[in-house]
Amino acid sequence: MDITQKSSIAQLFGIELSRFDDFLQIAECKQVLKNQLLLTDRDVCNGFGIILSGALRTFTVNDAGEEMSYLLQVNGDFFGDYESYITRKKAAFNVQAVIDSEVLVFEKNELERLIETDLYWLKFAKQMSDIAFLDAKRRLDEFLFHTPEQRYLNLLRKSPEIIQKIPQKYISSYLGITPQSLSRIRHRIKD
Amino acid sequence: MDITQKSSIAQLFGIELSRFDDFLQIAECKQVLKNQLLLTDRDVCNGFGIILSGALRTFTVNDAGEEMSYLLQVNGDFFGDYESYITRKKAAFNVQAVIDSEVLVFEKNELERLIETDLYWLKFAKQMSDIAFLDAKRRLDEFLFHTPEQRYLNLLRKSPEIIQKIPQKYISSYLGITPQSLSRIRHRIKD
DNA sequence: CGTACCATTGATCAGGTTCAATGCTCGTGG
DNA sequence: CCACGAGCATTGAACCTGATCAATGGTACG
Repeated sequence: MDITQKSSIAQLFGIELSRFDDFLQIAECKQVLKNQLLLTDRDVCNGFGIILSGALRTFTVNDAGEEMSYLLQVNGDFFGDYESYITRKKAAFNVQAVIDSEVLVFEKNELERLIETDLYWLKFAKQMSDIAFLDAKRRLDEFLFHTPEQRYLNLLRKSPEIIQKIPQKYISSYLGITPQSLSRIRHRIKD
Repeated sequence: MDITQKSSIAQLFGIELSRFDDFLQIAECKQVLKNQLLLTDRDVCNGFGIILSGALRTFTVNDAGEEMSYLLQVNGDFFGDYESYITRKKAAFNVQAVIDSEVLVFEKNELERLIETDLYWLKFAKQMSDIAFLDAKRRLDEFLFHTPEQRYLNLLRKSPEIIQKIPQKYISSYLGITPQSLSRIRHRIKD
């Protein structure tokens, strides 16, 4: 992990670079292979992670056994089930590597220990929460104010990396539509 | 403001009751009349509030001049544009009293002063963020996993207070549908 | 080479939207 | 005190978009 990556993560969490090594002591770098699960909906989400490279998807399985993408994540995004993390209830989501990926993970109780030694680290926790909020809000805005076609175009514009790395079947449910509709949208906008 | 209300707000924010009077020093109790605005989309959201009684709506005005409800809030809920609050950008929403209401409000810079004197108050800030996240997430889940009819039934079940206090025209856009569709849904489920 | 999985395409269906007309209710002024 | 008007809720008809069911194509991998 190089200094550029370090400082961009420190900045993401509003933490001074000089302090950041304290965090790295409780964090662990992990290589995950394609299809490997990082969290399942049988567990409580006891930790969180940041993607250093690769791509993940966060999904639920409904009663009919169909998978629905909740989030698609690439470089710099962070992952986990934040609701489960704060409420300590069973996770609603599974997180899986879509391609081989590298992630930086930490345990909740380690962060809590850090906070006990110095309340400064509450900043980190608050920033996590702010990011989780902004992610959820932006996604909600997409559903409230845009049609499926606009949502696809926005994704295309804002996260071309996701379109490239992640197969269509995962993208369609992320957009809240069926694979067939996504295929038709793509056909439609080709003109 | 009685002790019951105090302790329920303290609990909501994860703050010890013994500490809570420090917060009340920076907070102010306000009476607002029906239709009065508490925040407009011309301002930055520099403070936040908690509803003690009454009902508010948080809405946007689109290019066509139509109002769209983003949130409907009643007792115990808190209000403001949290994205504007953390980013210090202009608010995207207006907040208006639907009926005469009583609210407890505080200024962002006052809370920041409190945090400077004691990092303990970061807990409060984090809890605000967690609540904002959970609100946005629950709302997003409604759109991802439920039909308009199910969304209405969920609202009916979880917040009958909203249905009672707030007119239908505000509820329909909150559910992401037109007033006509809401009327038809209501007709449909009467059977 | 064959199979399995995914993307595409076609036909039909369902529900929400739109445009328009009618009812209903509450507040205001004559 | 009543009459009127404004705004909201309801209802009807036509339409549109995405869902569903079904079939076909294409491609990667054993």
